[in-house]
Amino acid sequence: MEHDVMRSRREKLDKLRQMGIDPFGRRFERTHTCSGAHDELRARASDAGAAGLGDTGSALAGPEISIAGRVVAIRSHGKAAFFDLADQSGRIQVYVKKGRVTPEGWEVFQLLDLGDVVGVKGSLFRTRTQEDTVEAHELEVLAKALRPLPEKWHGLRDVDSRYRQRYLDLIASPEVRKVFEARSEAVRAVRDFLHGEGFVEVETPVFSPVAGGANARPFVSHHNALDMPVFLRIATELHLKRLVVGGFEKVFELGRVFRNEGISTKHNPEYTLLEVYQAYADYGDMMDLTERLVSYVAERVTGDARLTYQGVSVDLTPPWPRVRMVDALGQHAGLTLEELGNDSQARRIARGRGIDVPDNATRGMVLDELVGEFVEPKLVDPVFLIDYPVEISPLAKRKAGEPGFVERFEAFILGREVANAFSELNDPDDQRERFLQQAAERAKGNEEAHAMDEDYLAALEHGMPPTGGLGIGIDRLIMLLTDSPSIRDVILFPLMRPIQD
RNA sequence: GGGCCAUUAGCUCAACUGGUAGAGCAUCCGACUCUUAAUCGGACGGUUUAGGGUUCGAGUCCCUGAUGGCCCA
Repeated sequence: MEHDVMRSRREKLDKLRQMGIDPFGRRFERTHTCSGAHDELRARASDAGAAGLGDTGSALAGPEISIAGRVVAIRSHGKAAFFDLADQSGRIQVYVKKGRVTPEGWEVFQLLDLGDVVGVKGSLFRTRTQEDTVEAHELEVLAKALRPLPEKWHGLRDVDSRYRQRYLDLIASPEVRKVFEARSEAVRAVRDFLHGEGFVEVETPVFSPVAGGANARPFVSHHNALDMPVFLRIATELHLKRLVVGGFEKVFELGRVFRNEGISTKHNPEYTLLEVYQAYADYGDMMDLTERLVSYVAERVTGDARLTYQGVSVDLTPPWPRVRMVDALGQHAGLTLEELGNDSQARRIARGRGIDVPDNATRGMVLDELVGEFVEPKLVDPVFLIDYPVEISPLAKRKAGEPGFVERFEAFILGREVANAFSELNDPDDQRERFLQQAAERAKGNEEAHAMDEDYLAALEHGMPPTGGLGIGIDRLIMLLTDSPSIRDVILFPLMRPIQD
């Protein structure tokens, strides 16, 4: 049983303590990382030149080095042994030989288990088989592992355990860390890009009395001292636009948002949303910004503005085509706006094509459904679908001369929405009407309809400059950049149900 | 929320139409002073996800629950 493994490790822990050794050590000064040690050895070898590498390394002699890391493999040979040490930079082999290491170090080695974190001081050499190696002269335990590592060859395969015990996933599969390093680089690239464009990064509240800025159900909590319900934000939009009213002309937030909805390969209840607002701009400016931002980030992360996801390659180099969503529907489904006619006729056409739409769906809602079904999956190369129905865009500015539509776009890559943006609605009276329409929606049972927000309306009544706004789901973008099939592969600790019996 | 699938030793996986639950790695003991998935000899390790049912007999068939995956909403 598991207990056997753990018991034996506990026994070794006790033995170490009996020897006066603390199995959970303290600060350890490293002169090299594992890959740094490889570099050092390579440098010494080239210095040694023709002096020869054939012997066990006298030509490579140099100052002692110290390294530290986790023991990931042990090959014991009686009075000598090799083990592999892994740190963040990579791995290197350590040679322990009785008589060459301190007596205490030899004892410590006898009590060593896979998974222990150790510090090693010793000299660099190459083995007969030319393997870079550190010959240990001193060996100390920095952290004894009381639980076993996952299987060394197959690693941790069980998806459930990988998400629940991400640390084991990271130990067993170094390429997992690569994904999250890429994520870090992507986020950094986003910031660099926007700072370079003169945007200011801000932080707005996670808790608020009203959750707005998107159509989604919020999480609800309660503040004890104020004795009031609070909602976790579903977007940062309304606070950021308040800042535009206040005079921030170029702002952005990389914020965690929370949506109380189902979990899938594309949905996690909390995720990172980038929102960008630029005063005196419109959705056309946001398209320019989007294509430059996304291609810049891709290039920073992957070294290439081209992208291969699950075997399909696309080129993100700007400019991306801009297609009216109704034209795209005509192109991919052979349907024109005129054919959709009024609300009821539109519903009939949708149902005739196998799309289930609610009885109170308007033509605009049906249009969005049809585009989602027949158009979006076909949008492989980057493209902007522009000019969306007003009913599904309560925060966007109406398009001049086209009453049912707003200046909004969504950007698609490989059939996935990667950006959503519009010219922001800055007419407070129109905004109030939109909210009232949403309230009516909500009254009909649509729990995702936008909430009324009087405080936001008051801000708009003070005058918000015409503004372009943009939202990009960072997690989904990272999925594309890291070729990850599930959003859970780019979230370190995705939400899981606790295990219970 | 619905459908399908999965869950077997610490880990990775076997076990044909119902017939004594196995292997590799890990662990423990022994051998071994240049190995690298080290090797060799031996040992330990199981409430087969949980509970119930059918049966002479259930990892296998049926029902219910748990957790996860995929597809759909």
